Amino acid sequence: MSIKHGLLALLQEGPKYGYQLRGEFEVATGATWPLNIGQVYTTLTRLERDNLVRGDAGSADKDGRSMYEITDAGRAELAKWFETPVTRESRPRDELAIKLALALTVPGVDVRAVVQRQRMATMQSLQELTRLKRSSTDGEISWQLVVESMIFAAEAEIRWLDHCESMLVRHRGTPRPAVPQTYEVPAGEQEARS
Amino acid sequence: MSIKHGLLALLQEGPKYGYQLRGEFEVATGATWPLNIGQVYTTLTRLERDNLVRGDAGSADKDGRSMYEITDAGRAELAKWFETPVTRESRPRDELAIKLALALTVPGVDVRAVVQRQRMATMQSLQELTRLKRSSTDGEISWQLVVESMIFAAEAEIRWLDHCESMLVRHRGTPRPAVPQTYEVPAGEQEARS
DNA sequence: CGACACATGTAACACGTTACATGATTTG
DNA sequence: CAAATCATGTAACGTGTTACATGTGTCG
Repeated sequence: MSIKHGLLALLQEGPKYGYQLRGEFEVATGATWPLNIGQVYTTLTRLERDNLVRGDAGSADKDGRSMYEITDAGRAELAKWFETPVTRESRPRDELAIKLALALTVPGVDVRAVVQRQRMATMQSLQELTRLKRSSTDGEISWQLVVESMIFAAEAEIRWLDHCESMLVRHRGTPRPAVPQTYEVPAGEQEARS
Repeated sequence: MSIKHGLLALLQEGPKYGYQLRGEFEVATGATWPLNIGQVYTTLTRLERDNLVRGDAGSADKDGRSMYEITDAGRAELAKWFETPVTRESRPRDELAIKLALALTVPGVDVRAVVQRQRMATMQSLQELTRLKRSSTDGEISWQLVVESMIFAAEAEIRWLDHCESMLVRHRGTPRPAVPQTYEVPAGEQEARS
């Protein structure tokens, strides 16, 4: 849904061709998620199939590049996209949350180690993001906001991981099915638990 | 990748059948993302195709339910999952960030309105999440941590939206650079409404 | 010339998701 | 009995993603 609408948005400025779309998309979003050129074409094909864009309507430009043009239906779809907020439900499942939840649920997983490895990794990418942000004072504003959205998310994730750890400490030995904790399970110690 | 590994994790406790997996998955993650039963079976089929689980190896249980069992390869894959942190790159594109970036990039979009609508929606889901968290003091701990991960994320999102708005104010009036060079811009077609 | 970037596409796959078909069992 | 729930699956679709085929143009 992101790329699809992103391309639509760019096409609202006027007809464009494949590589141009990739270029402008990456300028806008900061190449943070590099966009494979092949995907631009597959997405354009699907948009055309759904009548949201028209390919080669006025035919190719003078250099023979195929131009794509947004349709009225496309404009409507795009307007709807901008009008409708992104909801929790529309988001993909958070893999990290699931991983932690299941690490807590099934026996034989060193949850502390998972949390700590993750915190390490997240802190490192936070550092890289900060460096990235710093190295771009003048650049496009949209660029910068995208990086900052990741920074905010990474910070929140670290806070959450800390919170998880403190919950873990509080939880040690309290209820539930005695996960053999702290270190590697000695082989063959997994009691069947019911 | 989340569901796939989630099911693998549950299967490490021992052979289970479809509905059982859905139930335990939702107990662990809090039914925050309801898991369609059909998806359990499609995922199991694909896991079996990849030799990560074995279906009906010891054949069905006494009540005729088909049991699935994790294989050694599955256990290895699962261990790898728990060992490897979730990286920024492995995450899906953030639709909200893209939306904002493109709202800033293309003309004719009321960015302030987009931000404000989103803040409103996020605040509301934050409220619901808080209520949800409160109404579950005793429940499974993993349950609660998942809800809290969403709360942390929502809070970060609101902070980011505020940040965006203040950036907008600071940026207002600054002419947009950008816009391509390679191609002749078709006579002003972009209507500001939409 | 040969390497490389530009340019357009197609094929195929992974994952998530839903809708449907089918039957057994439970329960009001 | 009828409806609901449990239970297992299949088919098909949407989006994202990569690998490949193919050709043009440019430049050292």
